[in-house]
Amino acid sequence: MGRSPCCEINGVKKGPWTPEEDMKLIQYIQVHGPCNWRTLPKNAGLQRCGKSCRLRWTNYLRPDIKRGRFSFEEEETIIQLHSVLGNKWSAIAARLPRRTDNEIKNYWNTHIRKRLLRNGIDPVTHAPRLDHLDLSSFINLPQINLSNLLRLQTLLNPEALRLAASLQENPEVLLAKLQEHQLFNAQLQNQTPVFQTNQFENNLDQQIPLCNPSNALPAATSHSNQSHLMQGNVRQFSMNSEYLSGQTFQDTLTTAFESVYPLENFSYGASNQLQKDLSENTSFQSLNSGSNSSGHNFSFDSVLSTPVSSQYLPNSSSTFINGNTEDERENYCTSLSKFEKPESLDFDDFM
DNA sequence: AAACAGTGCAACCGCTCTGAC
DNA sequence: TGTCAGAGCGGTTGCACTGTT
Repeated sequence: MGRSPCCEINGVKKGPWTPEEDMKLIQYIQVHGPCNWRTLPKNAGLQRCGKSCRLRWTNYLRPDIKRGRFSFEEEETIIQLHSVLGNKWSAIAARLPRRTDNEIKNYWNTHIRKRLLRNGIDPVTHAPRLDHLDLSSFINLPQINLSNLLRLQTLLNPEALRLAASLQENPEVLLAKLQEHQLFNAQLQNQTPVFQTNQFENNLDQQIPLCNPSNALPAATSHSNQSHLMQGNVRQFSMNSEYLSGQTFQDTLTTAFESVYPLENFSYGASNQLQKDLSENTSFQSLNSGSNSSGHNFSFDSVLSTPVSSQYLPNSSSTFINGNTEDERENYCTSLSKFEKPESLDFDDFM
């Protein structure tokens, strides 16, 4: 028997949400909480289906959502988690505080995936693939740096290592070898040891503390040898918990709406006050103006930037937060091709 | 200036999972 | 045990924006 639709087809609005609809939804949830999505639209006076309301809330209006560009640490975390978990966006999102699975999925598909491909890395298997490598830039280098290629030793098969070694001695071989790369990649895909999702997932749950308010920080800090992967998360959560701890739920909801609709666009309230509060907060000042241990600056611009449909907001800056440029991230992804495994993952336990 | 192509992302779709009854 | 509603998930789409010709 087919399931009845969650909403009637007629009379239900689709498409981008308006500020008025968002306001209704937030106000309703402020009073009643996020429950019973089927009846919520009617009770809240919205011409939307419950599912649409739930998605809008969970992916956009929820107060504990961080908006804006992904930080360097977040991107690093996503890539490493994806190599273990695959396209399990919710599982990845559970380890990235204040990011939604939808946002991570979109960011992966529009940024990280393409960057990995350009750097010759298969975004599905995270194994090297010469047929996706941006060979034009590779060949145009005055001296092809094959030592990086040799550093792929973690996952490359012996054939790849022999190729890299021979190329280091005789770069002219490259073009000839490239003609064979289809065959090479066919072998590579079959031989390269690739993380098996079901193999690692349970161990990951045990070894990597989840970054949620109930357990993340103590658990994470108690594991002094946790990988760099999670250190970024812990730093971020520490920051997030400072942000949330001083606010009531309703305060948080209010500031969430104000961050969605900044003051310059709507006069819904104290967006400027929020920013003032942030700047006056000692911990925020130190975090915002300083650098973390990795030397990447945090910026609360990400929290307050462009979280609403673009037709309601002015253009956002194209610059990265944290001072990361596209080139820097490109280089970082190149370095990721070294395939360093997280220290917290003991491969012997899995094999 | 106009046309076109490429990009990014919010939102939707269809399916599965889970728990109540 | 089967049915159903609610919720969650991953894949896909539509469209506004941006860059290029």
